[in-house]
Amino acid sequence: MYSIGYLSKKTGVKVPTIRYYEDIGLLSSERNAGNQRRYSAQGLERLSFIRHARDLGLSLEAIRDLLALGADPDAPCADVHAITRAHLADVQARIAKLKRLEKELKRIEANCHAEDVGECYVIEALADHGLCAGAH
Amino acid sequence: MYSIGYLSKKTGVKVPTIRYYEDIGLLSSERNAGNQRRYSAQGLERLSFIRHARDLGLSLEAIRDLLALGADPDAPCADVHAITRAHLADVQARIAKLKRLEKELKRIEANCHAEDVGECYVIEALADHGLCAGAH
DNA sequence: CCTTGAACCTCTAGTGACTGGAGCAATTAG
DNA sequence: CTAATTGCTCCAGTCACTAGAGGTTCAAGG
Repeated sequence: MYSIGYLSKKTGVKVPTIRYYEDIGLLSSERNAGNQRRYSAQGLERLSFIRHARDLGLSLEAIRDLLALGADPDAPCADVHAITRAHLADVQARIAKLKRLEKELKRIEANCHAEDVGECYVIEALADHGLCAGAH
Repeated sequence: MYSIGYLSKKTGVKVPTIRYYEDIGLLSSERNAGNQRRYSAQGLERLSFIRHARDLGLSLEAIRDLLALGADPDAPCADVHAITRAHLADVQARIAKLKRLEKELKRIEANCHAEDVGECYVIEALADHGLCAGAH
């Protein structure tokens, strides 16, 4: 049985975060005589799963669903893919949006050749959406 | 003088959000006899500025700084650019990270040819970081 | 002038995913 | 046995809103 600090070291998830995962029902633990959390190898595995899925940007809600699916070997694999594919679409949409922002920020930056705020194109552009090149 | 609802319609910022901006000191307003908010043309302009900067992804903290700079025509334009350039760098970093995620998610998806969760590669990959292609 | 309905007011609490601190209790190493 | 470390619970804060309850004011029509 592992302590919460050991799990933290092994997975890179901070101790308060592990407690938080327990609070919201993602992770469970036993307690020893002194009321301290003790985890099995399965607990460590489960936390690693959560950590990795978080690193990939999945929401805790999505992870909750994945964990439920993972617990049932006969569940259709397609259900898992539905979750990850939806996430992928979301990631792609965010990339697209950020790229538009990047372009617009660069354009605004490049248009300013002033010395002080009085003539700064950045300030003007922010005040007036009409000066924008593309939609955002 | 404009009402809060009018400002909301003109800028696309929701009424509670405008009140929130006032709470945190980004925007101020006068009050009429019945204690309702009344805005000048400057107020409308200021809110448009905030709205546009938010659309470009700037934080309210950054916007607060930009507004302070914008109020002083003799302030160095470079200070404005420092803020927007920092934001641009942040946007670019986020794009890079999301692209790594996109790649990894696609790879994991493509590697699974199973029917049910028992053999699903997605579940395996999430449980074991060692199966990952790149770092994330 | 009166009524109705829309718009407004304040205040509180909730979102997601944590993070940090206070003030204790338990464990572990020497 | 003692000191240092680790653990416990509970509460509050982050960011940028959003929603709801319960009440007030305003503008238009009759």
